Amino acid sequence: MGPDPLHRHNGRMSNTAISRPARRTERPAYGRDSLLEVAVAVFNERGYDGTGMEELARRLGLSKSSIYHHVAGKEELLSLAVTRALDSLFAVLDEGPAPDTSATARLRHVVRRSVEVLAAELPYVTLLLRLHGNSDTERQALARRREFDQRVADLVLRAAAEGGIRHDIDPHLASRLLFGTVNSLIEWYRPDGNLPVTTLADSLTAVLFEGLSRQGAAGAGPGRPSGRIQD
Amino acid sequence: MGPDPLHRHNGRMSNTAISRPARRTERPAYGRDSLLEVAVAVFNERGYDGTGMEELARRLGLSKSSIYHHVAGKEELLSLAVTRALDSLFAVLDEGPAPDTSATARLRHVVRRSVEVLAAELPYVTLLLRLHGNSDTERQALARRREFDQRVADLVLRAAAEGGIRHDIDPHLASRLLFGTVNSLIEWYRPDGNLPVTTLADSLTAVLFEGLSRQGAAGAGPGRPSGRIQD
DNA sequence: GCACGCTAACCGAATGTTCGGTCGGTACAC
DNA sequence: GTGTACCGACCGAACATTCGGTTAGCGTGC
Repeated sequence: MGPDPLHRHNGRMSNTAISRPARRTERPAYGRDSLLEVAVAVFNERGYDGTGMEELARRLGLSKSSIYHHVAGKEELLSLAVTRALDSLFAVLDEGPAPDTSATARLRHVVRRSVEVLAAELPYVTLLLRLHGNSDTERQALARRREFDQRVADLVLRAAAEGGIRHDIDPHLASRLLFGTVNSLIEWYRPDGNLPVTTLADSLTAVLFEGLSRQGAAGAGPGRPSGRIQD
Repeated sequence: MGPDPLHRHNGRMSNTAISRPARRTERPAYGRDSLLEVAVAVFNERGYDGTGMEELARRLGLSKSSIYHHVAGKEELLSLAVTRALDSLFAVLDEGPAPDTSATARLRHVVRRSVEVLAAELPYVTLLLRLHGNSDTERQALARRREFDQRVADLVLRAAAEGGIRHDIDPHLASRLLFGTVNSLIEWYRPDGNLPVTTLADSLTAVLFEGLSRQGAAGAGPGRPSGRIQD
C-alpha cells in the first residue's frame, strides 16, 4: 500500500563517485552528470516511455520532486543523453585520417572508432538507437542521427567507387550491413565483460571488411549486382 | 495473460477480402487478426509503452471501447504478436537439413531462413526484439527468445569445431556478430522496397560466412584467438 | 415474407489509477 | 541569511479498462 516512511536519511548509493572537487562532507549530492548516468541506465532497462519518474527517484535514492531540482524534467534527461551520444559519434567523422587518404581506409577508421565510441558511451548510444520520434526532442535527435548515417553511407559509396567493395554487393546494402552490425553491439556488448574493445573492433572490422571486399565463391553466392535500397 | 481465452472461429484474415460468408456493412469489421496487424504497426511506430489505446483506436477507426470487444486488452495484443514471431523463428530450427548434415551447412540454412522469417513476419519480430521485460508477458517472451539464441549459439559452436569458422575469432563472438547483423535488419529492411528477400539473404550470408570463414591478412587483423564473451 | 430473438460489432460516458510535474517547506553549509 | 539539496503533499491530464447501451444483419418459425 504506502511506501515506508523514511526518516530523511541520505543513504546515497555507492558508485558514481565523481571525484572532481574532492568532496569533504559525506553528503554525496547528485550533480547533473551522475544523475543522468543513473537515469539513462534505468531508461535502457525499462525503456524511456516505460520508466516513470517515481521509479527513477527510487533508483536514485531521492524523492520524485528532488529530481526537478537538478533537471527541468524527464525530457531534458533524454535530451542530455542523446546529445552526448550524437556529439561523440559526429566527432568520429571529423577526426581520423586526412581527407586525401583512400575512402576505404577512412571508412575502416570510422567503423573502428564507431565501435570504440559505442563501447565508451554505451548507455547513451543505446538510448539514441531506440528512439521512436514521439516528441520534438526525439525527432530532432533522429534527424541528427540520419545525418550521421548519410555521411557514412557517402563514405561507403566512395569506397565502393575505389573498388574497396566487391562488385556483387550493392554499396547501399553494404552500408546497412556494416552499420547494422556495429549498432547491434548495443544489444549484447558490455565493456566490463572480458572481451576488450580492441579485440571486438579488430574482429568486427576483420570479418566485415574481408567479407565485403573479397569476391566470393562459397556455395550459394550471387553473381550479379544486387537490388538497390531506397531511403 | 496466461492461456488463450477460447478460440472460436476468428473473423477474417488481413484485408485480403475473401468475402466468405456474407457481406458486412461498409465498415471494416475487424477480426482479431486484422486488428492485430494494425495494432502491431502502431506499436512499432511509437513503441509499445508509448502507444495509448486512444491512439490505437484512432488508427483503427474504432472507439477505444470497441477494441475490448475483440481482445482482452493491450497486453493480449502484445502477447499475440510476440508469440507469432517466436513460433515462426523456432520453426526454422526444427526444419532444415537433416541432423547428420554438417553443422556449418545447417547454420547457413538457419541464417538464411531467419532472414526470410524476419522479412515475412517483420512487424511481429520487430516488436519482439524491442521488448524490455516490464511485464510477465514480456519476460516470458524474452525467455523464449533467449532459448532461441542459445540453440543458435550451440550450432555456431559446432560449426566452429568442424573448422567452419576462422580460428582467430571466438565462436561466441561469431554468434553475436552473425545474429546481431541478422536482427539489425528490422531497423531498415522493408519487404515492399526493391530489394528482394532472396538477394538480401544471398548477400548477407555471403558477406558474413566468407568474412567468418577465411583466415584474414588484411591490414590490421588480429592473429590470436580473441577474448571470450560472457552470457 | 416478415416478425422475432439472437449476437457480433460498435459507441459515449464513465471508472480508478498512474503519469509528469508543482509547491511550500525543512535542514544545513557557509 | 542566503544558497543548495532535499522532501511530502498535492494537481490536472492521460492512462487502460469497464459499463450500459444501440445498431445491423442473420436464422428460424410460421
